[in-house]
Amino acid sequence: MSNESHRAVQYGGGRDALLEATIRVVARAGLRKVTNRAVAEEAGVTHGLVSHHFGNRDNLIAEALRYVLERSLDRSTLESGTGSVDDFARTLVEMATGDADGQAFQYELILESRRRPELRPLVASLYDTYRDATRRELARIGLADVPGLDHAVFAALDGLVFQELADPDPERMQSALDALHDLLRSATVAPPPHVPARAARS
Amino acid sequence: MSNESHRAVQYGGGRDALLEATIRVVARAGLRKVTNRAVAEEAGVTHGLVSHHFGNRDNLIAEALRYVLERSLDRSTLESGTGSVDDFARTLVEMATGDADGQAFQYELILESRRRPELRPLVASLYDTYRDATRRELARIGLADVPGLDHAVFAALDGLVFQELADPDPERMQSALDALHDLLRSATVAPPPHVPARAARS
DNA sequence: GGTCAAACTATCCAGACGGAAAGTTCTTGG
DNA sequence: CCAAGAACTTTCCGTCTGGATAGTTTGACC
Repeated sequence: MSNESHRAVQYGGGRDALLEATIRVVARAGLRKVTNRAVAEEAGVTHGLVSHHFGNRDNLIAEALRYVLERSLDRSTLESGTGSVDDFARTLVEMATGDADGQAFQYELILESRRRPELRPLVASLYDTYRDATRRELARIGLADVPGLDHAVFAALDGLVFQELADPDPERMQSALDALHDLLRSATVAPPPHVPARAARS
Repeated sequence: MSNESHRAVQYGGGRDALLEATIRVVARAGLRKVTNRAVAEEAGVTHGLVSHHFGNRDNLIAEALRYVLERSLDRSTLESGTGSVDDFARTLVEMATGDADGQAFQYELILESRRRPELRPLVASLYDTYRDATRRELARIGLADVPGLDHAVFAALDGLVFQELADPDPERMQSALDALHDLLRSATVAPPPHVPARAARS
């Protein structure tokens, strides 16, 4: 149609536009500002489309989280694949600084999952994605079998990303990553004392 | 007055009641549910009292964060003081599991500070409290001078507390703390390679 | 060109909201 | 006992909300 160039959203693209708009509104203004009208305006449609596609506001938010999960599985953003702790740390920094909205959205929804059980499987899946990537990187640097290490390292990275969102300080983040890197390097040459004998031999 | 036993809040105690109610409502239902009426009901007063004491909703929330900070400075909950990594980890676990509402409230407000600059000094102060406590514990176990280590360790603890709130799994938390403990013990006997020569000598 | 279903818009309404202002109650001090 | 100020309640109102429903537009298919 000749007025197509005036339309903010291509016909039939309203649903995805609403999901992407939801992510931006959450990141920018928090869950409180996620109203049917605010999201519709951000998406360039009218607020009736929310009811049409999602039924209600809660479903919209849950679908937006699912949408983010699908996109993150496609991208494997956490994993550099080179076996280098430096590269791993660098992809992390890039993730935190390059997609602050996406990260902020995830943290808001993680907290929201405490009060909305239907979000918990999605949050668990999100965390599994990150923990699996952490495990694979640890395996590449020779630390596959240390119990709990994957959880400790992922928690450190998660904590750094969260703090960088809240109170950005790239130097602090870099020095923390350097220290973590050094701890892990120490651990590859002198494994922690309670590694099982079998693992120590191999 | 003979009807005093019927009053939920002692006369003159409305302000503190509203602040404590705000913390509970944030933790339980998120910032979206923090309305003048919801908080007043939780506090056992009427919603006009919010305007009277705080002027507006934003001030109420900021004052609630300040209130939490004052209470946490009084309690130094993160620090065991024994120099034992085990004790440090244990006080952390207790903090995360024993005051889930307080922790949840802090994380919600940390994210909110991204969009409300007036909260940032309060959040920075909160983080300083935690980082100082982490630094002192690291000093007690002989790791005072490793650059960035305090940030890495605090981030790991912060990440663990956050994940425990969102998706409680005490075994995972314990194994992560054990692994972190082992990494730090390794570091006390074989300091990381890039420690400055001066520090290595001393 | 017509039909039909999908996608979307416009309208409506009951209820909740923030906060201001007037009024009431309680406590303290003289 | 009274006055005054602090603390609190009640009332009001414009605005915003969620979501339902009727109506319109678009695109695919025959």
